Amino acid sequence: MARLSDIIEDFIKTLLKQSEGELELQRNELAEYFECAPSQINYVLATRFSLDRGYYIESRRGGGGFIRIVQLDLDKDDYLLYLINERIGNSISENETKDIVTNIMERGIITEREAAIINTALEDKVIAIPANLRSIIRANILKAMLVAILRSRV
Amino acid sequence: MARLSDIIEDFIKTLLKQSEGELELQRNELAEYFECAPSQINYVLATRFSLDRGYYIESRRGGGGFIRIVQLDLDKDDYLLYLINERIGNSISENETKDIVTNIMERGIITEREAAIINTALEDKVIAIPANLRSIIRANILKAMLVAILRSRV
DNA sequence: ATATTATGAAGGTCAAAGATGGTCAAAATA
DNA sequence: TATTTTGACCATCTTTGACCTTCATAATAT
Repeated sequence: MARLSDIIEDFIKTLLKQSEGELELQRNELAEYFECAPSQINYVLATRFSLDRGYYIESRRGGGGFIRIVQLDLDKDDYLLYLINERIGNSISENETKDIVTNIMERGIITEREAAIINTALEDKVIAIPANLRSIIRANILKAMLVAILRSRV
Repeated sequence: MARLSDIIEDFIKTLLKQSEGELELQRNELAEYFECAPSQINYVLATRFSLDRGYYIESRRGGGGFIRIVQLDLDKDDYLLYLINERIGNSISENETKDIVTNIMERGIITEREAAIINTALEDKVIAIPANLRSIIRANILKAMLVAILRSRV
């Protein structure tokens, strides 16, 4: 018997195809449909619709809440994807960051102003926390910003 | 399952557009129209028409009472300076941040993509450090980015 | 005529209830 | 052992209702 998680994964992917890469769903509704625990939906999203696999998840709680799944526009040799999934890793310095940001600006991927915004945000003096933690948080933020750029390109 | 609050928000925004940014309404009348508790109108005003989102509310009780909603229109540079020097302070939440950033986008101070970059960078899940410290770092980063925007607007 | 006191007509506040989704670790299964 | 499934408990946003405050005006007292 096929795993439920795989079935849910396929189900969501079918819906995504029908809706051109962007989809909103209700966690409880889906869980009820598949007669599983609501948290299993989170499990499927975490394991099958991760950033590594090219998906982006947003959600909102409370009345009228939802989960939105966005399929990123993936091009296998996309430089941004390489940066997000390989180059940056979980820790990066201010200087490395500036090199990368300057580079994608020169490639015409971001504007000069966007580069300025990103660079300023990631300066050591701005992220005023202990150095070891800082490099980790900087990597997080940089990757998140690059994902935002990926998304807004579609 | 659209939220009633969102529907009321849209309704008010439509009225605001028709009346050039200033509008007077009766709380009970509106509540009756949408068949909801009058206090829900207050909820919508508090969450969707806050100062951070660029609106100002005045009201009067008693016979002939009213609620006046004014869409603020300030000088761009002045507003950025106000945000940097007064509003943000040394600590700010994710939601407040999003309200402010969305607001300056709607005012045309930043592009939609810049707003997406800034908002994503400042999400709780991205700045993965203890909550109290996180709000402080978020304020730092946001102010730094706004300064970058001010500087690049020459 | 003037001052004072109801009365009714607004709007305001706050906390509880309802509606979602999130997390984490234990249990089950492959 | 690694992955999947489940469930208890948590966080967040929305909706509702009971109770409070303010204002204009009509009624009443001086």
